[in-house]
Amino acid sequence: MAGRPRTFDRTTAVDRFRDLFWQKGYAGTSIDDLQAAAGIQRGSFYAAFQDKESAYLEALTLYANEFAKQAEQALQSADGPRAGLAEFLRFAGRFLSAHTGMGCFLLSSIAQPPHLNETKTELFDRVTRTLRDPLEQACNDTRDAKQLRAHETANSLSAYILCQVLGLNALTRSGAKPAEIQSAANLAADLIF
Amino acid sequence: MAGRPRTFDRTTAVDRFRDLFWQKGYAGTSIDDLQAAAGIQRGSFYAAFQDKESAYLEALTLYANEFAKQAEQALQSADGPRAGLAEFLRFAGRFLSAHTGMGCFLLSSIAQPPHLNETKTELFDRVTRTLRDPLEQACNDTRDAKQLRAHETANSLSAYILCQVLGLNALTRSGAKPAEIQSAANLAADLIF
DNA sequence: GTTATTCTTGACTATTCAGTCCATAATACA
DNA sequence: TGTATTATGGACTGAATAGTCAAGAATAAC
Repeated sequence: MAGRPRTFDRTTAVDRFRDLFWQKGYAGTSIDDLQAAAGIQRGSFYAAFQDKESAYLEALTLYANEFAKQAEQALQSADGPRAGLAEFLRFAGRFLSAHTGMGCFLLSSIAQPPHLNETKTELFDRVTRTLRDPLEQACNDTRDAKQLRAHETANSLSAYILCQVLGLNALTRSGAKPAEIQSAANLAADLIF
Repeated sequence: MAGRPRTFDRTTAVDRFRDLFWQKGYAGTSIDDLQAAAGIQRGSFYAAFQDKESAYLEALTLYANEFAKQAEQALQSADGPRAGLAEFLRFAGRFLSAHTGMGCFLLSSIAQPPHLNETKTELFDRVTRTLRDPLEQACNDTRDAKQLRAHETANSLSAYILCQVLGLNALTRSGAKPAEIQSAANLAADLIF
């Protein structure tokens, strides 16, 4: 312990990485892009972040934790688990219509997982589970609270809800207007509740 | 009139291109991949297909026409426009659960449009409209047939349906099991009809 | 100060990519 | 048979890529 101190702030650098990976995806973002955004040079990047995959996973993990926290709040903000799912869809509509063109970094990553080294795929799966787990939990709770409808199971409902937000995210990234995103999300929420 | 004849079949080559772009996306497919799949060399590829973008658009156009034809059949196979939308969702569920991991080439292209030369983006948009147009038409028909429900408009319904299939496609590509895809699609169909 | 330690800079490597070019081969037509 | 025409093979270019490396700069501990 000693040595020359960093001339850049590591956490703000990760925030910049997040924005780049969010907008342009994993493959579409180059090390040069990351360097330029953080204002650092080649060696400093690799010394501080190991490699591109690690920088990506670090940025995604931070984002996922933050996003999942908001998602869980929405899930629990309503009266009962089924209403929570509807509230989650409304939250997704608000969130996505506020990020026109960009969508959600986590949902986009789930929809198009980057090709990572085998040693990192497990970590990637764990990150995506920060959203999928509370969603599945809410569907199980819906079942336990006897709020499933005809033909529904906890699994099919869970797949359906994930399908909704992945669809809303794709809609957003394909250039849909905020009003369209909102209305599709609200319609989805109305239909399940 | 004259000249050495082709040693490969152009249309089967385009079919191979389609399979590659379908599986690996536009950016993820290299000219080397295309050559190897079609069994041709550099010069032959560029002589026959102009460039990578043109090969992609040619393959996508063929696929889109075929897919849209099936989609329109589903839309019109039922009793009334709203039932047609439900039938379309069921068709999407069958189609996607039969293409685990790959999803639909057209839906994937809509969800992540490749970065094309400006002169080609209009053609790309036209191709995606082969699916979006009949979908919007069916939603307008639903409105005209007085089959909209509370809070629905032709536009919000249209955005919602497109959202469904984009979501199902993303679910498929992120590794969901056929049963999950089917059940999510059927649930979506049940909910709107 | 001196030294060990850590960070910074930027040149460097190796690989992959889309696209070009040209000499050669195979055909139709006269 | 000769000529115009088109296809083929494969080397080549130039740009972009992820990652390495070594020499030098800035600090803490002694």
